[in-house]
Amino acid sequence: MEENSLNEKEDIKKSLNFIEQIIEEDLQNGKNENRVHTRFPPEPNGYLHIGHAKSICLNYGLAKRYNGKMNLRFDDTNPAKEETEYVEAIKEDVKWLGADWEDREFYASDYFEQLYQWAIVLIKKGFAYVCELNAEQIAEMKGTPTRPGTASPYRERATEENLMLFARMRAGEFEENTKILRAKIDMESPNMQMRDPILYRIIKKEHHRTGNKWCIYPMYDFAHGQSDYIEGITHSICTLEFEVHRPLYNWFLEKLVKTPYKPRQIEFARLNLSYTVMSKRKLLELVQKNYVNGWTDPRMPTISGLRRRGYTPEAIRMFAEKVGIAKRDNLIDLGLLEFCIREDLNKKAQRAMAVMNPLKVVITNYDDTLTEYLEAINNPEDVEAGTHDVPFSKILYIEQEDFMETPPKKYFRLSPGNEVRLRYAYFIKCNEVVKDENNQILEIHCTYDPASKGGKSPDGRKVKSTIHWVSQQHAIKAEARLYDRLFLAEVPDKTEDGTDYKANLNPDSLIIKDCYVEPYLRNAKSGDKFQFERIAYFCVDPESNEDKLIFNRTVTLKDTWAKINNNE
RNA sequence: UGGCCAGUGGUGUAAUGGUAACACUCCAGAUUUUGGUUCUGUCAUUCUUGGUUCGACUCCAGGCUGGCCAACCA
Repeated sequence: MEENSLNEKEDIKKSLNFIEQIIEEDLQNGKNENRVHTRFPPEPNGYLHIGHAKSICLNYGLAKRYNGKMNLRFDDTNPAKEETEYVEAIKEDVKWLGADWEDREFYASDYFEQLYQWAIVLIKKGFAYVCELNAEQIAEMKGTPTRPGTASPYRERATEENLMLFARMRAGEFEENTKILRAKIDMESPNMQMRDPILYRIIKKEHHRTGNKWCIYPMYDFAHGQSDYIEGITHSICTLEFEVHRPLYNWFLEKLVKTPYKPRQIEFARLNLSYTVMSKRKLLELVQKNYVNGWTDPRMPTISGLRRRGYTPEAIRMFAEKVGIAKRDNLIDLGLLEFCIREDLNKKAQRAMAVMNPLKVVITNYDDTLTEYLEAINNPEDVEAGTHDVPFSKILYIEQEDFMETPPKKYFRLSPGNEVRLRYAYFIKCNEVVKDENNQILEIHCTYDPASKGGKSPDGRKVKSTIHWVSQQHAIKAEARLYDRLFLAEVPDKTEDGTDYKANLNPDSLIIKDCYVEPYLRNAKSGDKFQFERIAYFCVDPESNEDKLIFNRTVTLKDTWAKINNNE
C-alpha cells in the first residue's frame, strides 16, 4: 500500500522528455564523469525569436535539472553576415529570459587557430585537399540525393602541395571563390553531407571579433562539433535539420581527437507557431523592407518584440514548458502563447479603467461641481496589491459598445430603461438618448442611485452587468497601440502561386488610436503592465513619456460576449 | 529509382508489453462588482495491413503520409 502510493507519486513526477531520458541513461552509465554540459549556440546574424527561446529554456533547463552548466556560444564563422549589434541583443534576450551562462561567453572565432591546426592535421592524414573548382562545378559534381557525385580533379593532390596552398590561402594570396579546402570523404555517400564537404573558404571581410586577422573562415560544419568538443559539451542539442550532419561531426572528431569523451548530438523538432513566420531570413526581410518597425516591433515573434509587447519571461518559460520536446513536426497554436501570458498577467497585472471608444454619459441627478473618490481594487487575484482611488463626477465616458439603443437578446449592458453598475461607483439607469440631425448618438442621460455607492446593492437588487468608465474631467488622453497577429493565415508560407508569405500580412496588425485612462496611470513607467478591465492587458511602451502616455496592447481578455455575438 | 527522421483527439505533449493521461482550443453549465478569473462536464477503437503475444500506442515486416538532405549559409 505504502509502496504503491510512492510509486504512483514517482510516476506522476516522471514523464521525462526523450532528451532527459537519454541524459539519465548516460548518467547511469557514468558517461563523462557524470557531467551534464549544454550550450546555446546562436549565430549573431539577427535577433532571437520565440523558437530560440524554446531552445534556451531546453538547454538551460537541462543544465539546471542535472546540476550542470550551459554555455553561451556565438557561431560566428561567417563575417559577411554577423554583427556586434546582434551579439549584444542576443545577450540581453538570453539574460532577460533568465538563462545564466555565468562567465562562459564563447565564440567559435575563439577557436579559429585551433580549427586551422586541425585542418592541417586532416590534410596531413590525407583527409583534406585544396580544390579549385568553382561553386557551380562543385554543385554539379556533388550529384543529387539520387545520383552519386564525381570526384574533383584536385582530389588526389599531393599532401605537400595541399599544405602549401592552404598556407597561401591563409596568407591572403588568393581571391575569394578561387580556392577552398575540402574534406576527402566519399563522393558516393548516400548522405550528401559526406560528399567532400567544404571546410574553409576565402572571405576577405572584417570579422566582428578577429578583425582582419583572417581571410579564410571555417564552415559551420567544420567548427560546430569541434567547438562543442573544446568546451567539454556533453549533450549538444540542435534542431532536426542537423540530423544528417551528425555523421560528419562524428567523422571529424574521430579523425582529430583520441579521447573517449565526445559530445553527443541530439536533435529535436523546432518550434512552429501559427500566424507567424520564424525564419531569420524572413524576419530580416520584414525589418529591412519596413513591414515592421525593427526587430523589437511588438508584432515580431522576436524575444525583444514580445518583451516590448508586454510578455514576461515567466510566460515565455511556461510556454516553452507546455509545447514540449519531441521529434515530430509541429504547429503550435498561437492561442497557447496567449494563454500563457494571460495566465501570468492575471495574477500580476494591476487593474485600471480605460475607455477606448468614448460615449459621453451625463448623470442628470448628480451634483454639477462634485467629485467623489471611490476605492478600486488593484488586483482581485492578489489582495496584497492594495487599492487606489478613482475620481467620479457628473460627466463620464463609457465604452460605445457598452450601450445599445435597441439591444439584442442576451445583451446585458446599458440600454434605455436598463440599469447597470459602474464599476466601483454607482448603479445607473439610462433615461434619454441625445442625437444629432443625422441620428447619431451624441450622449446619453442617466440617473444614478446614491444608495448604491461603491457599486453595492443595499436592497439586494441585481444588475446583470458591470461596466467600466472614466470621469471626463479627470481622464488622461493616451495613445493605445492595438497590436494583432502579424499574419492572417495560420501558415503564412502557404500562398497562391506567384506570391509569398508577405501576401498574408495582416493590414490591421497595428491600429493606433487615442483613449482615455484614469488619472491613476499618469505616472506609469516604461514596461509597467496593466489590465484595462474588460478590455485587454496593456504595457507602457518605451517611447511613452509624461506628456504622452503610450500603451501597447499585449493580448485581449477573453471575450465571451463577442463569441456569442458572432455565433448568432 | 537515394539516405535519414517522424506519424496518438482540433492543437501539442504523455503512456516505453497490462487496456489511452495532461494542457490548450471548442462546446454546454455553475459562480462572479471585469461577459475576466475560478469551478464542473462533453470530445480518440493511437496512419494502414499483416505478424509476435494471454495481452500491442509500445516489438517485427510491408505499405501510406509528412519533414529534412544536392549554400564557398547556419
